[in-house]
Amino acid sequence: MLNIKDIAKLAGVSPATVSRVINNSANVNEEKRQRVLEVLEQTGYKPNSLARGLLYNKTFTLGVVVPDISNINFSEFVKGIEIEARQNNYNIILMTSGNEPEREVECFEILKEKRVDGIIFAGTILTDRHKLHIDNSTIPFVVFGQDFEYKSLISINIDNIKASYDAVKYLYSKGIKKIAMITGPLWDKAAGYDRYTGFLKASIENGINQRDLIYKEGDFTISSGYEAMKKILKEERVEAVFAANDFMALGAIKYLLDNDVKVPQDIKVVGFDDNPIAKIYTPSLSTVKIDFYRAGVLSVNAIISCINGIEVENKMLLEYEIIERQSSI
Amino acid sequence: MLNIKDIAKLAGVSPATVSRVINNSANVNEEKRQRVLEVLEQTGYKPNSLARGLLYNKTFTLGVVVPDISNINFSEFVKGIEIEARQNNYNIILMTSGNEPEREVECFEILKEKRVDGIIFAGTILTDRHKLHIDNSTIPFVVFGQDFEYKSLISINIDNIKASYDAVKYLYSKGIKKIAMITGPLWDKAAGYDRYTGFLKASIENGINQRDLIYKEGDFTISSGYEAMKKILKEERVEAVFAANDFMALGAIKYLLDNDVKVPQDIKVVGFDDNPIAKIYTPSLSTVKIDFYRAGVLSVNAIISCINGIEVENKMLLEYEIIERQSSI
DNA sequence: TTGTATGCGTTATCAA
DNA sequence: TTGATAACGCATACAA
Repeated sequence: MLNIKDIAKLAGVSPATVSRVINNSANVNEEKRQRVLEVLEQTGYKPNSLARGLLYNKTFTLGVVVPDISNINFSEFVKGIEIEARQNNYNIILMTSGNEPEREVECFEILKEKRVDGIIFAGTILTDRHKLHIDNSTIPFVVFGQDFEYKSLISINIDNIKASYDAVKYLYSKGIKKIAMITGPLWDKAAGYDRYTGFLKASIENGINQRDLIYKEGDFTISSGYEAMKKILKEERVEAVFAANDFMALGAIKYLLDNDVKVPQDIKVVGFDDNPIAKIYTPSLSTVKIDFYRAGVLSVNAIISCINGIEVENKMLLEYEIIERQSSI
Repeated sequence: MLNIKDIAKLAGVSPATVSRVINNSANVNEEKRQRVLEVLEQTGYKPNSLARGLLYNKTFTLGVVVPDISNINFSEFVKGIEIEARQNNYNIILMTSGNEPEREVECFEILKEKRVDGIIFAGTILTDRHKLHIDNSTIPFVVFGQDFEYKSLISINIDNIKASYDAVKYLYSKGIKKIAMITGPLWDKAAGYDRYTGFLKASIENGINQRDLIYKEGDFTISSGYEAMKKILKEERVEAVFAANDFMALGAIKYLLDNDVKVPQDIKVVGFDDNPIAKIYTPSLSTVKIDFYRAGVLSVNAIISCINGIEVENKMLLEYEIIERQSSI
């Protein structure tokens, strides 16, 4: 591939002059500038960003670590990141961790080698090795989806407790008395425990005794929603079910329909996430909509500010919206 | 951030010795090696990949250009790419084009500046500017999803004609006589025109006159499937519908159910893609399953071979599978 | 076995 | 206005 010296030779000037033309530096003789531009055009020359990066100690590249890019939430998130990053002249190196902590740390190490200017990280846990890495690194970090409360780590979060609380309150406001929940794994603080906590809070506020709370733990899959619904119905006749994500909600609906329970006439169902399926399914699914695309945009803005040494809030909360559809009318 | 000289000083050796230790080069005094390793461990030093890249003219980075990462097909594709690339010590720079040709070319230019070792490109069209870029570039290209038949461009494709032909044949094999198709935009050669061609071929083989062919053009959205189904039913009472993707198939089903036409009893429906929704929907949707994850893996293998100067087939076809579900039983 | 010097491609500094 | 030179961090050829 051609370098700046080749261009200089072809244009009959020095490399410095070529560099000046490329970077729109003043003080270049107009005739020479034209000659250089012509050669640039003809050859399709592109400066080597490695050399530039080495010089400036800056790569205009962000590292992005997500558990699974084929999960619609994360692909929306990454879409927001990529588009916003590009607007700001940055590119992204995408890495997936499969939610394995060791792989996450491995990602950090690779990204450090690649000298990315910042890292956007979506994970579920913060081990000592994570912390060690963040401490030893001068690279700005933005964490999405979990409030790790670690030093001044910048984080962008969903207010899971409040969103879940609002969703349950919405059901109570329809005059329903008996609401069950299908939770995620409770060790997952954000999407598991916090969403359960919101349900707990709303229930207590509506006069339910904590020991009478009806809930089953699922693992965010459709089949776990199906099974949880089965267990709930065996124990008690509820009027509504709130699930910690849409997949489990759909699994629950499937079980209900399979057993001739009408949704929403007999039992109302509300999910969480606003997965594209929620809108399409029959009955369409009421849910809590989180704007992951926007989360991506905010993450990029935060990290770029951070890179440029601009102070930025280190805890940001994402808006959400309760969307009412057929499953809870 | 520390560099190799800093490490050398801390360990009391020369930078060259540190380099030798890092690269497991022979001929290093064991005691010094240990000393260096210790410093490396303590400092968490990582060599600057920009400097290395500059030296070797190699970045171990692949560029990936897809229309839209939030489309499940492409996110599966990218997932396969990322995982397989990592297995081979490569990382990926992900870029999205929104299917806009100018933005695609822009992506190529940026990736050239970043000196990626290869580019994996999923697009729908090959303009002169694309060609110019590919011609002027020494970077290996792998194209996914379209058979552009340009020079010796390596491409990985779905055999859309055959897959579509097989899907329609499958319907005929059930004794059905009147099959309509909802096509994609016919200017899109792969998912539009080719899938139509397969339908045409299978229909003619089953004694249909080409001018009696029933089909409506959609744009791959649910609503266009809904509208197309409406138009088809106005014109003719068909026994089955084949749609060029699952979304349009679901739109068609929605229209049928809304109008008290039973699926599959009255009309059978088959889609294309095996979108996750297909399995979940009621009735679950028969479809043509394409393994996009595998396409990603194949793309990476092809491009890495190419990078290493290993000869590789320049036309590869992806397997597919007709999946029978409730909508066509 | 070890260290010094060189070059990868670019830009900033300085001298002309 | 221009060009020669040094520097970014690394690995290697070569000298010791």
